[in-house]
Amino acid sequence: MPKANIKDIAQKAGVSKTAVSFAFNNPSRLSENTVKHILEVADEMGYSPDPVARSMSTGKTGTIGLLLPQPIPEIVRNPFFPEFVEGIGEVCTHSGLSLLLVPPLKGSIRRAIVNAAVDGFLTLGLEEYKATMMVLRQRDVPFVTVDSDPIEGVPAVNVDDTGGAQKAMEHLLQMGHRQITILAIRSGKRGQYNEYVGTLGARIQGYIKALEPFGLSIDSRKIRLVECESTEKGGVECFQKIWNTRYRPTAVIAMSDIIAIGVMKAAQAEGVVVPRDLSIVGFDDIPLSGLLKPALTTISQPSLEKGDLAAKTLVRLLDGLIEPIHHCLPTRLIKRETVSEPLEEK
Amino acid sequence: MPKANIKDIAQKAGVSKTAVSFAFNNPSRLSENTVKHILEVADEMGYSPDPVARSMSTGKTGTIGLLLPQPIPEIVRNPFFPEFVEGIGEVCTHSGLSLLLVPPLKGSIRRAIVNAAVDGFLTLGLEEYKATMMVLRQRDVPFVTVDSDPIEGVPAVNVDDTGGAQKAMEHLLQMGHRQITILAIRSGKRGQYNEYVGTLGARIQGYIKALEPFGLSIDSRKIRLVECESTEKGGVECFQKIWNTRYRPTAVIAMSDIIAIGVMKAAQAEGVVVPRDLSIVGFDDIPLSGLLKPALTTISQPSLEKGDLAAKTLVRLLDGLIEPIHHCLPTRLIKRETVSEPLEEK
DNA sequence: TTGTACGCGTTATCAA
DNA sequence: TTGATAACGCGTACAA
Repeated sequence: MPKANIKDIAQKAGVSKTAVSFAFNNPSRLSENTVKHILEVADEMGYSPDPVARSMSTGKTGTIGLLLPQPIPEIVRNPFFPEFVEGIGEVCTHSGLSLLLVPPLKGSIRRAIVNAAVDGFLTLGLEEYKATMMVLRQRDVPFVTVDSDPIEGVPAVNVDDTGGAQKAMEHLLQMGHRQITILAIRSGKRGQYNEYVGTLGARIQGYIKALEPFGLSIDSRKIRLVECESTEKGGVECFQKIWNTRYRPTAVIAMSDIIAIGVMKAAQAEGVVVPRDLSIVGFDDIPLSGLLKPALTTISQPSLEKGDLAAKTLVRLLDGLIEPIHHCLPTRLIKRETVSEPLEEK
Repeated sequence: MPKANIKDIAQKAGVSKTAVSFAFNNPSRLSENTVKHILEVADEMGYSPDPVARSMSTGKTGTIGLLLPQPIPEIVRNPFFPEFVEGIGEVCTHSGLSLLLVPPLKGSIRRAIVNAAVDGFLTLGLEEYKATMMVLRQRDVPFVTVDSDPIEGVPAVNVDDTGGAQKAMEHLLQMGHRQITILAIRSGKRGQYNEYVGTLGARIQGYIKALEPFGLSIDSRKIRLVECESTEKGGVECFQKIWNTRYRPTAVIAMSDIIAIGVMKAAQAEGVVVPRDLSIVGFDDIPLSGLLKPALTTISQPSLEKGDLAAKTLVRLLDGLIEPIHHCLPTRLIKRETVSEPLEEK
């Protein structure tokens, strides 16, 4: 037998569909006895309102979507993802919402967007943000972007990537480093850093800003930019590339901690002493970074607050409130043990 | 203006609703020209089918739910959660599914179940599994349980918790330990270990099995059981409790790595040398455990495979296939550096 | 308390 | 072969 629906209950209980609906959602409009009777019948027949049909009528799903730029497995491997979701989760708890992880569908973010039954979206670090935002607009559902270049009129939550990157680079420069390799997260732009967008672009800007007063630029001979997959393995591979070269750097500045960690491990495996022979600074301050020996000097960003603020903003949007548009959370330099003065000036 | 619906497109394009629907879902039933025309009009008006209405008709949502026993923030703080979700995510990628995180709604798992618009559920470590499964059955949606006591006729994925716990305890016993404190994850059962269910219960069984041949039991004087919040802080607090007691143990066996890590840190802070003064063994083998100094001896469980297998099983269920019911994945002892022989036999 | 219209798209059936 | 008509799924809002 197919599952019971509202009509079945109404019949069995000898009342109307409306009465059954009220018994569940607005009991005060019915007499106590009727409610009790209806709920008994419903329970007996194992009935509860179909969530999809309900959403159809109410126009609400009780769900917010987290739009991901990559498949779920790749995303959850990001060490800062749990904290970010924790922040979102706090808002979900308070507001009684579920969280839908929305990866690209058959490779298409667009398809994913139009298919997701959600009341609103959070987007995370979208690359093709312009096209994607068009689709989101069409979909006519509130959304707030996280880690994307802010767009006029679209609520956004970002961290001060530029400032963080600048602080990291300044720290290296102030310690006396001049031969520095930047390890950028691989982007498909093949090192054309002026084409970087979003988080990458913002960080590059920060590096440039810091270099300027020292009369340096990314195009100087002493500064190099290498693209690197944002994994430990990527870092390991990059170390090989940069160490056996004529312009061996005295310091490496990575766009993510996980890259920095890969570099450090590879260096140590080769007998290179960090920071004496090579200074390293990362970005993100993932939980692991503080536990390493030596502990990683890095830029911390408030992932949890980022998730929390983004979700709060979305919830307010859902409630029809107009929101101050662009939020920017601070980053800060965490000086630990992987940066020292360079061994010798060249 | 409200968003366009299928009727608007049909009118504008001078065709029927049916044609519009076919243009999206079954283009081969229409002439190429018609399809092209309809899609143009749709694009122009920013139309795409409403996912909720679509689910209503098709009876599918394209979403599977992960039913959580606790609010999202608490769950994602679990160090093994990312790996578990990674496993699920792989299946999602292949099958074009989204993943809905379904925490209790206003404190009620039942409410969460009946409200979630999903094609099927994965449940994770449910405590009140009996009541919950009744609700799931009523909801008439396929589901597979993970980390719950297997129930007749319900597909389940588990790991060999009992075997793992047994191996951990045997290792300690074989090394010569006889004064052992078991740090159980707090359960609300206040130490009544015979009432433990699910993962906890299974692990306790393993400890008991290992103790028996040595003529020991949890009720022996030398063996103690202490309940502990499964956080690093919980471990720290427990160390205080167990160290300043008459029956100071020579070894601690924790039901989670994170507890073990807390104990280890607290011990080291007090100048207690691990493993010389105190041996420690954990459970889970979270990524951090291998990186500590000393590295934690523990039981590894295949979290990723667990998620993968559970999701695969659910997908087959969704496809109407009948499944072999109970899966049990192996656990294994990872001998590292936190277990040695006890200093002195008492 | 109830009857009825409604929301939106899909699909079986039917007509050209 | 191409397209239209109409029924359907399920619960909610509103007038009666």
